[in-house]
This record gives sequence, structure tokens and C-alpha cells, in this order.
Amino acid sequence: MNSKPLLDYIKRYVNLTKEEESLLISKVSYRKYLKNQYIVQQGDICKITGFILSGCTKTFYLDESGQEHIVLFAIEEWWTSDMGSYISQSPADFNVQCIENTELIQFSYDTNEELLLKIPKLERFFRKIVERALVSSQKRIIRNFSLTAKEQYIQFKELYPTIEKRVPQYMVASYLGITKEFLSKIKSQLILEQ
Amino acid sequence: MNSKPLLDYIKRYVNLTKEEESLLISKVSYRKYLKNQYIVQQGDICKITGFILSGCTKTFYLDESGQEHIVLFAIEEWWTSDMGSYISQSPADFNVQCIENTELIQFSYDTNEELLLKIPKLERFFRKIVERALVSSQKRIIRNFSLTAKEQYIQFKELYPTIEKRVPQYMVASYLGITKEFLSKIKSQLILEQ
DNA sequence: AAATGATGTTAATCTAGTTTAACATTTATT
DNA sequence: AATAAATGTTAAACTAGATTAACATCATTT
Repeated sequence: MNSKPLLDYIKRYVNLTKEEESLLISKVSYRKYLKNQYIVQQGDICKITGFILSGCTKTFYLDESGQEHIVLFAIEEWWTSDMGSYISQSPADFNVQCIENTELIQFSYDTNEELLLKIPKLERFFRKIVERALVSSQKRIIRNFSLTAKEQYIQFKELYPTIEKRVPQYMVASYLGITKEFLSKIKSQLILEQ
Repeated sequence: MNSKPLLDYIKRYVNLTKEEESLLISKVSYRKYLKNQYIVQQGDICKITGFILSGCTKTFYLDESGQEHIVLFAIEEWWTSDMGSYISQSPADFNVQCIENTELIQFSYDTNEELLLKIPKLERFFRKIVERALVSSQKRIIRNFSLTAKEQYIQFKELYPTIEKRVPQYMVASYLGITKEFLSKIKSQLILEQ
């Protein structure tokens, strides 16, 4: 397992000693998922939060009519899980599925408690991570309300250019909350305009 | 200042000693806002996070055309601030305004750092608070995508019955992302249906 | 009690985005 | 190379929700 990306990432928020770093690494696990595999399924108790070493995942909700609504994508150096299910160990509302083969460093709910007690600095680290996730989530709500679908698509490309190139278009449409047909129309409009 | 509601609230997440409690109380401040006063304005650097002792606030975004989009309401025992601005001390995207006269216990950005160093348990406390806020925010995104306006309104009433009764209807419409006229139509439909 | 401003309603017209369905293109599998 | 599966496009008919505008009701101030 290549733990450097995770340790570098943590370093941006808190400074761990060498001992703390190796304790941390001894308590997490590495796992490889194949494209299309599920990390969490709606209804499961989400046992892990994963730090992505490589790959790409989508977190989505299936509604009554079986339609898929993507809440967020995650790529290298992002975190992936059903946060609600993980923190309260209750059945997941969301599915997390790999869009590409994906390598994770997994923090399991059971051992994480122990880790936080031994390295209290990690409380601060996770607080900061979650704060940033909350900010993105609130901004997403606003974009949704105050922009047309076309404007949202333009912003999405600016905010997440790599993701836009890596995931199929119909998933981008689902993330934006529109149909794939309408996104297709928007794209052809944008081509005509320029 | 009546600090009991805050201390009781904290007790649900972490246990503080009497000394820690009094240190905490010595580092926060009490403030009363009148109805319609702003706690934060778009563009300000948000210096505080407030715990609501009494009253009600709305956090909203003003778009290009001057339209107001409400991200969230907050009432007693909830937290209110522009999280993005507070955590990165950058200009606020949102306004926070009082819908009623509102009493806050304010945690200021500058003294909070000191407080967290002296009472590391608070890192955990704030992490848990933010985690819960993130979960609500993600659920809100999903409701928005997978429900019709009518369904959203019904869920809103179930989730936040007190808020629905306390705030004017046009603000509920703004929160739901629809016009006040359409909410009015929905309400009259619901009356006919029952 | 009159007047002003804030909040809520109704109805007609309009539009952004959906639905359906047929077809085109790209990618993976044999 | 041929076939199947997945992804993307186009266009017509449709609908949820927006816009406009006129009016109704409630609350606050003088």
C-alpha cells in the first residue's frame, strides 16, 4: 500500500509525528475495487470511509421510480462513503459505486474510534475535512437554485474539469439534476454559440 | 447570559469538566439581535459562529438578479453562520439575517483557536456537529432532485413543523426553490385533496 | 379608524426542462 | 470483422413551475 498520498494530504491540515503516522497506517486498510463494484449499497450499514488513491466513484440515491440521482463524484485525494450512515451506523440512504477501478485506504468505523483516542489531532483533521465538504454541499444547493441548467453545466466544467472528462455524460446529467437528452441539447447549443 | 442550553447541548456529544465548562463560557459572548438585523452580510468576513438561545435566522444567497435563495433556517439549539467564510476567513457568499429577535452565544474565530487548544475535546464536538450538518445538506440535495415541489413541501412540514409555523410563507417558498405563487397553488391543492 | 406596508391568493400566459421514441456512434466481446 | 452493449443525439409533444398582474388579507404605525 502506498501511504504517501494520504500522509501528504493529512500534512496539509495537521502535523503528525513519525510514530503517529505509523500507528495510523497500521490501523487503516487498503482495498482495490473493480469498475462497477459497490463500496456501499442503499440499506447497508456503512462501515468505512475511504480515501481514494486512484479511481473514481459516484455517490447516488435511487428514488421510488428507480431513477439514479448523483449527489457527488469523488476522485484521487477525495473521500468517499455514505457519511450519514457512517456517523450514525444506520442504514445508508446512498449507494457508492466505482466508475473506474478504484484503490482506497479505508478507515473502519470500529477501529477509528481507537485511532482518534490515540491521536486526538485527527479529530481536528477530520473536522476540517468535513467542514470543507459541508461548504461544497451548500454551494451546490445554491448553484442548483440560482442557475439555469446551462449555467450549471458551464460551472461544473470549470469546477471539475477532470471529472467532466472521466465520467459518461449521462452521469453528469444526473449530477446536474437534468435528463441526458437535455444535457445533449445544452452541449449542442454551446457548440453553436462559440 | 443563560449558558445552560449550550452546556446541555454539548453534553450530548462530549463530557466537559466543570473547569472546562467555565473556561468555555468565559471565552464566548452573548448577543441579542433584533428582527431583520444581519448577523453576516454577503462579502463580510464571518467572524463568528452562533448558537441560538432564542429566535430564528435565515441563511440566504442573493443572486445576480437580486433574488433571495434560502439555504437554511436555524432556530433554538441550532448553529448559525456562513460556514465557508468562517472556516477560511474569506468573504461570505451568504447573508444571515434574523427573522425574529434572536439571542446568540457567539464563538469568535480568533478566540476559538485558543479554546480548542485548551479543550481538545471540543474538536470532537465540533466535528460531530459539522458531520450532522453535512448529512442534512446532502439529504436536502436529494429531496430537491427526486421530489416534486408538492412532495418537498409536504416533507418540509414533516421535518420542520415549528419552522413552517414561524416563518412567512414566501420564505418557505424560497427555501424550497419555488415561487410564492406556486407554493400558494400547492397549498390550495392540498386543501382540496384532503 | 385610516393608511401604509408586508404577506398571501388567483388566474392567464409562457418557458425551461421532461418524456418518448427512433436513430447514431462508440466501446467491448466473441 | 461482426455483434452486442453502452453511450450519445435529435426532434415532437408535453408539463411542472415561472412570470405577470390584479386583487385580498393581515399587521403596524399614525
